[in-house]
Parts: sequence; C-alpha cells; structure tokens
Amino acid sequence: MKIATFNINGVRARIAILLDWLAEAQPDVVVLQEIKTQDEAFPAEPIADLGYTVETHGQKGFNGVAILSKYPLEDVIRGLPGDEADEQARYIEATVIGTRALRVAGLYLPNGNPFPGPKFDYKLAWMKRLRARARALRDSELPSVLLGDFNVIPEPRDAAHPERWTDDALFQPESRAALRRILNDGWADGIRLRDPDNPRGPFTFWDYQAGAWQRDNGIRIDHILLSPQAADLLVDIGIDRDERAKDKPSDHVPVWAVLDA
DNA sequence: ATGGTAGCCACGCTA
Repeated sequence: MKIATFNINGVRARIAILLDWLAEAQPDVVVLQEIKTQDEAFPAEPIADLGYTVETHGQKGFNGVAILSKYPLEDVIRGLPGDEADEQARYIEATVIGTRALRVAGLYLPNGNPFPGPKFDYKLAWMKRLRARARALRDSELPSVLLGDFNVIPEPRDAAHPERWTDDALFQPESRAALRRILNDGWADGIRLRDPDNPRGPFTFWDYQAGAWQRDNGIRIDHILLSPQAADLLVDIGIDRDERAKDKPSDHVPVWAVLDA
C-alpha cells in the first residue's frame, strides 16, 4: 500500500496538478492539507473518477484536510480530539481496510507565526493534544501512520539555511522539542529512518518568494511518522521533489511511503 | 532592513 501526504495549497486552484500527480504516482491513500474550501465545494467527482473514496474536513478560506483512498475507510474522525472549542479544520483520521487494517491520521499542524504570540501558544497547545492522540494510537498496537504538514523543522540539517529560521515558529526549540517528544514516544520519522546520515535535506517545502526553489532554499516540514507496528511494514519511502518544478505548483511537494499492508 | 509570492475572496488574512 502506497500512502502519501500532500499540502495542496488550495485544492480548487490546484485540481489539475492533483489529478496529474494521482495518475502518475498511483498512491492508494492520500492525506491533503490546506484544501481551503468547505466540504460542499470540494472537487470530489474527478477524484472519485480515478477510483478514490473521499472524506473531507473542510473550512471556508483556510486550513482544511482530506483523505482519499482506493480502499474502504472506516471510523472517520474529524478534528483533533482534546478541545471541543477548537474550530480549525486541521485533523482527519480513519482506518484503511487494505490487506490488513491501518490507522491513518492526516494533519495540518498550526504554523504558529508570528513568534512569540497567541498563534504560537495555539501551536504548542495543539502539539500537546497531538501527542496525547499519538500515544492512544500507539497504545492501540494497530499499525498507524501520522502524516501531514507538521510545520516543524526537526533539525538544523532540515533547512538549507537554518540560521534564517531562528526567529520563526517552525524552528523554535519548543516546537522542535514538542515534535521530539512524539518521536521519543516510539514513532519513527520515516524519511530520517531511511536516510539517517544526510548532512542537508531532503526538503519538502520551498517558499514562493525570493526564488527559494531556484536556489534550493528549502525546508523539511512534511513528515510521515510510523508507529512501531507500521515501521515493521515499511518497504520504501520518498519525496516527489519534481512536483515543485511544475507550472503553478503548491509550495509543498508530496511525501510517500510504501507499506506491506 | 525590507520585500519578495500565492490562495481565498473581495480587503486583509494566512502562510
């Protein structure tokens, strides 16, 4: 089973890019972030025509996540548990019924800028809730994958120019520590697991501004975290870097993993 | 030190 994450940055503006990539990459399960639309306006039909079941958790204008799957989905959860008052659409979770059941959580973690401030406080509070949810998934012992746009640069080598990120919410010690706590609970950072000694990169995001792509001024913020049981099943993992070179691309590229499931 | 780009939606906000 091939499972992928893609921050699409507006699914309606990017539907042709998405459909082309689905046809090329042939993922079985995709989690999308920043769909930037309400559920009713999500372009489900052309995606369904490619054989996908579609579950969305949308919001007007901002945020919004979705799961696309060629396998049946069960027990869909919308919204990160732990705060009924949180109205931002940043989390969706479901069980994928492949040759064996897999729990998949797609997330769009708060950006947290400007730092410091209330948005950064919201980011840290959200990460605390995410850790609690991740522990529950881990304790279920069902193979589980936690993937999406984490908006956290884990280490200096995950940025082309780490010194430029010191005042940014994505690279604050508190943000990095909160991600590290989840990893230390037993989750594997799939890309790092596969490529442990890379001194720089690989990247998953390049800003639209200042020629970041042309200069390869990227960061790695889209992650695939594997529970112990899911890590046992890992066959291959990668980043579809070439998507960033297309016309009118997202500023993020897809990250994918193949599991023996 | 600043401004550079993009989507949504209708001007400023979020990133």
